[in-house]
Amino acid sequence: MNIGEAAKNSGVSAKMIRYYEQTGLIPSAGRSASGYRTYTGTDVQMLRFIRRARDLGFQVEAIGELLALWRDRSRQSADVKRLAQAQIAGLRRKIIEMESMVATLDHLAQGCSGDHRPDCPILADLEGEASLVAPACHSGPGFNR
Amino acid sequence: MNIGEAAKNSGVSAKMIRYYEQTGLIPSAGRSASGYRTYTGTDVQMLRFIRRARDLGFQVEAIGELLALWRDRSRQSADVKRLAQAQIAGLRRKIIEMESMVATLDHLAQGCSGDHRPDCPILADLEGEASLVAPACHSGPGFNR
DNA sequence: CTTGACCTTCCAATGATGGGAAGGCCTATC
DNA sequence: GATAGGCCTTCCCATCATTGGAAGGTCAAG
Repeated sequence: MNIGEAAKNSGVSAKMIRYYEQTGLIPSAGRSASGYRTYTGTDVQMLRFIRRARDLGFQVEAIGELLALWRDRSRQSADVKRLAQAQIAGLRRKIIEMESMVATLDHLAQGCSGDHRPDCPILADLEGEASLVAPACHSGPGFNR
Repeated sequence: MNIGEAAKNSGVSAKMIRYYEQTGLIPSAGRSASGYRTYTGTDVQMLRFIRRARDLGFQVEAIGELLALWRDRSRQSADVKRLAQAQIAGLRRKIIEMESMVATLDHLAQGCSGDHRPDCPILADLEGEASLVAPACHSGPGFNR
């Protein structure tokens, strides 16, 4: 099948298939007499593998390692698990980071009247009121820092 | 002060300061007789504003809007709040996406023996076993392919 | 034979950032 | 005054994954 059909069947765009070939993530596809790339069912399976891995947030470099393990019949599942766990750890790290942003923003937004008046604790905070993530909402005369 | 000192005082790299100027996020800095950019305390405050906004995950485009509101003394805090809430919503969306990835990966990794044997539910899933988040671990007649 | 859908390669842009080269400026020390 | 080295300038390139487009070749149907 041609690249367009392979794209449709795998969920990977033709552009990306060519890119993956160019960067060596996948081997060069066969070519028809007229120069068209040709793909087999196995090729499509590999592309689907890539797409699923991408959907799980793996970077292309990690996908290369996953593909190598996939092809290696004498692989050790421990190696696969390690990659998965590294991915989990990376995702969790980013999630925590973003949750902290959300907490800060939410706190600031709640303090913002959100009306026609110009006064706004969000801008005040960005301006450098110091407090990064006010520890708690103890109303007291506290003052962070 | 020169760009290096402004960078140190604001936490924004000199490279990025030039970039922000070039893209119009910040106005062109003054220049010394010899062509060096010069910065005032107000400029540094603006740079710090940008850095804090970046730390909260705002994209540069949104920071431009925040800066405009910051400078507009007749702004309405509702506009600022809207931007903050859009940012919160975007972050939450990404968090949910990543949490779903973590859930899938965690489930798969837990089903993986992680030893010297090659059999691995993670690879099996990527290969296209269909189940996105397999409901349960019915041991099944193993063997992939 | 023409049309339109497909394929090819090549180049460029995205967003935010870093790296580096080539050259000019500034200041301190000799 | 000369020199060193630290700062500044501009310009170009790279990242990462992806998309877009242009220019041109191929294929299948009408």
